[in-house]
Amino acid sequence: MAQRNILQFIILGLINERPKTGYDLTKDFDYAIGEFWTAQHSQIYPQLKSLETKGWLSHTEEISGEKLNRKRYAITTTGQAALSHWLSTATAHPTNGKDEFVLKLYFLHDQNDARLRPMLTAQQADHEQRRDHLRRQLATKFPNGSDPHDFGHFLILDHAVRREEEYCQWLQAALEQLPKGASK
Amino acid sequence: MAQRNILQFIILGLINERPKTGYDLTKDFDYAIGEFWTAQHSQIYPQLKSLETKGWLSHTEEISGEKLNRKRYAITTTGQAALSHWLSTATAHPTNGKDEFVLKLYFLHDQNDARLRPMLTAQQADHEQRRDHLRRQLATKFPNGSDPHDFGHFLILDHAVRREEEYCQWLQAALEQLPKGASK
DNA sequence: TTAAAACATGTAATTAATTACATGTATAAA
DNA sequence: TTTATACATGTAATTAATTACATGTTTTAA
Repeated sequence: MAQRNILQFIILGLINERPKTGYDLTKDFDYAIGEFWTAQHSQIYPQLKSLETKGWLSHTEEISGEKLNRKRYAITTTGQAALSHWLSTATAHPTNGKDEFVLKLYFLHDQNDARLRPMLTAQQADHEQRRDHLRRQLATKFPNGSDPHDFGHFLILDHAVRREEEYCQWLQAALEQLPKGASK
Repeated sequence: MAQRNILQFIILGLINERPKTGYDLTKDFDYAIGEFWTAQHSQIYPQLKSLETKGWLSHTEEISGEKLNRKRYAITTTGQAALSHWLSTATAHPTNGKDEFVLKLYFLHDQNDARLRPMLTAQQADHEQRRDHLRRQLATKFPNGSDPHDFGHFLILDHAVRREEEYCQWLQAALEQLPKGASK
């Protein structure tokens, strides 16, 4: 097995909140969730079918407007049991964490390499923008700090902000260690 | 294309340091590099072949002991050009960052959920151990702070330490926000 | 009214990555 | 001396994930 099909449980968890369409799920991955897991609709629709075959989901058809047919999936009791089991299973340390930029830096062994500064400043702009965006999201969604009834959402956003803050601080520290003068 | 075959450039970068065998490369991914990219030998050996076909690598055979044949790959000038081009190409924001644990937390919407505390403390133990291990590595490898001739290595380790520190701080903050008493 | 954007759902082709299969040799410690 | 560990290199099977292909409807704003 190349992995344990975590996506199915994420879909289960998202539908457990309330019945959803494939399109709804696709949007969920563009949102808070997307900071820690992504999936395209081409992965989602087949997965929904397979989850229904397993009996973990069931769907009802809705018509919107004249003819647009939409499938809304709901979790079954067996599905809830499967979700609950996944949630209470020990989670391995994240193995992923692939970051192309960090690898590029690694190969620039020399502190005097002329490419170092522009690379770092470009990434800094990107990550600072991301950080500010996430901060605004957190402040908008949770103006009074954590919400006891949407704690998971708060945690995920808080973590995303902290992660970007760390990234920015690290880039800043790296830039400060660069030799002052020109990069020969 | 499912991705841009970043692995080939990482292998190129690693071999650019000095000629290496497939086994050497496999070990590299267990080390500092492994915090930000992983690859198994089953991915590495085919990639070495394909890089040689491209003319970016060439190998010489070595005999160790009686008959053990080992292939040591070296980078060619075209390979160095390709590596250099990759290094100076703008890097997209990391899209990955998949973390199963964070998703599990997300689905535990309620701050009073009994599963929250044991999950967080288990992860805390894991990440604190990892953090301490990385701190020791950094202190051993770079006892006087950053080394100007191995700056990339310093940066990657420093980043790994900071990332784990952030993770631990986030987990700690989450635990502190949990209701004091029993989790009904 | 018309055009763009969002809603909506699928499949096909390709690549990336993991796990398992497969087979040895060299060295160091017990 | 024997046994465990590290060294060493591959392939096969499977799964995960991305990109591209494919087609349409509904709603909103210009």
